[in-house]
Amino acid sequence: MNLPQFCSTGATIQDVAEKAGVSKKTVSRVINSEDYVTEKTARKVHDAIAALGYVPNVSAQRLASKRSYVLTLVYQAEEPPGWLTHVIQGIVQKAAEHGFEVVIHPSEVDEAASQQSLQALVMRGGTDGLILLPPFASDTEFNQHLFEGGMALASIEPSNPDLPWLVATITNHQGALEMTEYLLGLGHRRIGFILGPEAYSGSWERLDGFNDALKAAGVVANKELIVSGDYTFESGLAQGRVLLAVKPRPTAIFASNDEMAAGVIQAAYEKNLRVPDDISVVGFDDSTLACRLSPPLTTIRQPTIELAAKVTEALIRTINDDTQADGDTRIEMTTSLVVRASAGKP
Amino acid sequence: MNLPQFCSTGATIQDVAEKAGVSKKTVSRVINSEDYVTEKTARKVHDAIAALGYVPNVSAQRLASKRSYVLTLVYQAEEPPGWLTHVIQGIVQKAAEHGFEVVIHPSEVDEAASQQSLQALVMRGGTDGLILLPPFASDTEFNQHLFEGGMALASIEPSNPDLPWLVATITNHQGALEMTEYLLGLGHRRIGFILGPEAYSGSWERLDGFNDALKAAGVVANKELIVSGDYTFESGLAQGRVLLAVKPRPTAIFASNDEMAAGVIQAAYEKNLRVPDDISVVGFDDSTLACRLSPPLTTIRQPTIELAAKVTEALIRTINDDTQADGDTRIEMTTSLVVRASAGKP
DNA sequence: TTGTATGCGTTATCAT
DNA sequence: ATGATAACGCATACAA
Repeated sequence: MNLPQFCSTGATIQDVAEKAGVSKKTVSRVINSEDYVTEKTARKVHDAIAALGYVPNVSAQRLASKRSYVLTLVYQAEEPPGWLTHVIQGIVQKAAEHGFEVVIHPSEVDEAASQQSLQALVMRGGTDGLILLPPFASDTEFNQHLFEGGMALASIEPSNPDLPWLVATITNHQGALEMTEYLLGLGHRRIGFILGPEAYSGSWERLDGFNDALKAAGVVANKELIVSGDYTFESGLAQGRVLLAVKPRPTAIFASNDEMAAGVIQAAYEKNLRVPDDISVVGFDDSTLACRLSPPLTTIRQPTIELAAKVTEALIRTINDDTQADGDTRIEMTTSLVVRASAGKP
Repeated sequence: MNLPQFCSTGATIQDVAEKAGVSKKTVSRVINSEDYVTEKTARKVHDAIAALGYVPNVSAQRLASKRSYVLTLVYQAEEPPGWLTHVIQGIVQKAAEHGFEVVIHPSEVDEAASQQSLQALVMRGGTDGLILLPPFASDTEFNQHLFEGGMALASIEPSNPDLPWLVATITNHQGALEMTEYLLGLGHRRIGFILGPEAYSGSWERLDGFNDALKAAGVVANKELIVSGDYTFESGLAQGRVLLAVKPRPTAIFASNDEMAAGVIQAAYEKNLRVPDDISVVGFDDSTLACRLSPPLTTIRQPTIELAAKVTEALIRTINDDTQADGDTRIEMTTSLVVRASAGKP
């Protein structure tokens, strides 16, 4: 299976140059649409390219230009699939626009092998930029090392947004605030809250938004109604059971992401409680899961695709510019409330 | 940001050769662990590599070897996220084992741009093999063209499994048969069925399995209870509403994938019908969605990760062998029934 | 067992 | 505006 030109004709830039009666460099100029080429010459070259069915060899381009035109996405395999695919969609879309390929790199947090293979990829010049998802998005020694070495980095929703490289986040506080106000507006006063992973600053921002809304409404927060999850369905199920056992039972539960909200709904189902008649349940993210649940989940929409697209564009700009990202290394996208059917009056 | 050796020391094979006092070729031999190298020489080389922090440049390797060490996954963005991420997981796992990177290529079916960018990738020597998901996995002119050109191809669950290249499928017929027998065993006689896309042979295999089980049990299939969906949640919701309106109402609904089953559950919810007390609902795939639904979905498990891993391994073998895939170009994985809580006695 | 010379298909430099 | 020539960093054939 060593047929390099299985579909391409195998013509090289040299062939084109000869056919067009110009030098290789001139062909190269035309390909890369550089300046200083007569229209007439350009036409000759284009004709030759068409006649020969010439396609530039990407490996040669990469070697000569010292760039890979590859962006690598680093994430953990357990990431919620809906969110992940949206991230991928946004990245690939922008990457394609700029002639970049996207390489996928699911890693295991503790497994040295995957970290090592990433390092290998990076060190071998296999990628021009890294897009990091939690938990890899944070301020690790490895990332610092890469950044100082000049690698272009972008973190999406890092555990701590205070990084020297490109960071994309959403308005966690505002989103949680808005959702809580909505619940309050419905008449709820005893609202349970399930926290995300404690290592993520975004988890705390969401909790703060929740608490601030309560405070503004003069509602006393009940410590018993705030429990810790970790963004997984399982933790939502477990903590949902806990919250539903509290007496008197909360009238609403705000799970700080959709996966956990699905868990809460299941916990309610187990207890034969109707959502939203007996208990209101809301989430955060507006993942693909949200509208597939019954009832469809009221949640906070996170513009994931757009966010990913924006970061990618910024990252590519960083890569193309010789200048270090000066100025806007922070991207923040605003969330919005999506009212579906999982929350009602108490 | 043009620092090629941001982390690598920028040492080349030449530097290593000089430091070790050997030729470039010898270093190359050591790197690629070829035969005929004295242990002593190898040690010298390894020392030099370590001292210099040398890492082979991947672009140079690719250019010289005329191979990209890249596998490209072609799929449509709307693919169910759970299934897709599992496919990716399986592919990346095996790819990494063999030193291959995985490039992602979400395409729009009708959009010429994405097809073109794929063709470009392929023609420029940017990939050694293609893994095709529906609807791209089928017998298109483009794929034929690639195959005849010598490109290594693998299709996962193609619409028609009768392809000259590597094909991976699951036991659709057997799975649907088993599920129907389970439903029958529970006592159901009026069972609704929601068909997948009519263009997919897998859809018909599942329907055949369903019908064969009914026939074997001596149950007369009711035409009214068989409706057409397209594997999307929305179609499941729509056809679920249709089936639930049939008089007398079916006691169970077999949606031929989990997404559609989620739609049926929502349709039941809308009508205030309890699952499984009032109506049993089952799916097919055992996607990540299945256990997040309430009640957790009884379904047919499809070993997606293993399937993807197997195809990938076979594909890489095809790429590495100079021989065309002789013999096993077909991989079939067996499904299994997963009993959860969405089906009960009628 | 090791080395030499050459090729891979571009881009980059510096002339002209 | 265009071209000759040298990188780019490794692999490969063939010698030794």
